[in-house]
Amino acid sequence: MKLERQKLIKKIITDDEISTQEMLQKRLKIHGLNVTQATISRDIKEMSLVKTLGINGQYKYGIP
Amino acid sequence: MKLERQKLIKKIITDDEISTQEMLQKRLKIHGLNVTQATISRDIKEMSLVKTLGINGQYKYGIP
DNA sequence: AGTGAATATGAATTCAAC
DNA sequence: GTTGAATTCATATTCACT
Repeated sequence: MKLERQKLIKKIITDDEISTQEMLQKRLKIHGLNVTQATISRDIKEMSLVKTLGINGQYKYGIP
Repeated sequence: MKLERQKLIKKIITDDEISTQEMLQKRLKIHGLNVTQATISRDIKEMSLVKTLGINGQYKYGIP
């Protein structure tokens, strides 16, 4: 279900430094959610997430 | 000069809906600044700009 | 330090299917 | 309306040069 997945995505990117959609995909898989990068891209757009800079100067997904 | 360019970038993305670095590159060129996409990518990172969603639901660069 | 050219990587979209 | 596979497109990085 989409809503569940998006909630999980929000939690994952809050807890950890996720720098790519591929990383996010792997994390979701651990939680039993098998989706493709395309779906994650759509989720990110729908949730208005952004790729920002972490403290370390690396890119990471975040909530604006 | 880098600072000048970055100032102009900030102005451009504030005034208009810029959705890609290529668009930004063209705009800079109009102002006489000839730089490559690589440089713009570095500027964006350095300035911590983000790709967000505009009102229309399209992606656009913005200041966080 | 700053940049360009080229490349590798990442991400958005298309198209079809359900 | 939602998704995956494949593709196109956009962007981050590498390497060389200055």
